[in-house]
Amino acid sequence: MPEMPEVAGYTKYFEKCALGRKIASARVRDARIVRGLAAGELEKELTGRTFVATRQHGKYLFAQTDGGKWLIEHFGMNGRLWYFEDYGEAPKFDRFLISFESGGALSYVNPRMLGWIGLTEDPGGLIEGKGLGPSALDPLFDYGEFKRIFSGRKGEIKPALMNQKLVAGVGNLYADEILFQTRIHPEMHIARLSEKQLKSVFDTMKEVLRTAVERNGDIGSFPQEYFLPHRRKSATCPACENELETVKIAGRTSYFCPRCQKKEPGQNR
DNA sequence: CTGGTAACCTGGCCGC
DNA sequence: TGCGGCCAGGTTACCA
Repeated sequence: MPEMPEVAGYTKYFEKCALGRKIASARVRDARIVRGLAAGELEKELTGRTFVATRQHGKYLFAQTDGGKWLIEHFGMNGRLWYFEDYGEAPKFDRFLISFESGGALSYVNPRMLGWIGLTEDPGGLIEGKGLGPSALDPLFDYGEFKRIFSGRKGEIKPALMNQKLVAGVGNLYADEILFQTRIHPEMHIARLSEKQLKSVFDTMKEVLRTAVERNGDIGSFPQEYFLPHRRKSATCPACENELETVKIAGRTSYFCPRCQKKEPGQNR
């Protein structure tokens, strides 16, 4: 599930149910999910601590304890958080469980085991080390910087939009939404985009992600003129009713409208 | 530098 | 009901 809007939702969720609460126990249910340190060390580091702050960068969630260190959570393709008070509500695929002294527990759920958790003293250092680009909705991330990152770059627009080293937070689904709204074919080469189109990609990215965050990533509640509610096999374009097509780009399925989204410059509406 | 591919994992769904 | 095959909203090592 998680692209940037979902992780924004998880961050709020984390704050609501974990911030300011003392950790009674932390249990790693599947050691493969932990990266960079032993599962036992992570458990020990968190037990008895209290969460004091959160931070989000792209698809990463960080949560700081009063010990100073930050818990890292990356959700992969299917990860999510689930808070419960009654053990009867414990979720399936619970990989990491934090129980609070005052009752209740927060589960890091991850069916496919893609994604990971860890610990760092410095989220900024981790972001830099991974070479992540600016977080997509960061207010300081403006068009000037976006243009600097994209102009002069070769290759197709869609893989670039999904490249976390350029911009952190956009994944396969939201890239499709952004390119549909800007009427740009996913295989369009960056070098062939006009300045106006590039600006439009940036503005649309911000607008789409803001809208998605507001609606907690719930695609069903998106405006009907949006692409994602229609993004499925044999569906039709919300703008022109043409049947949608798919193409594999960078190993992922891209949905697009062959009539609204053209590959050649000057053919876009 | 850029992109294609496969691999990492596991579950859900479709068709036979 | 069972099984094979395919797909899945991410990342990353490796190759061309």
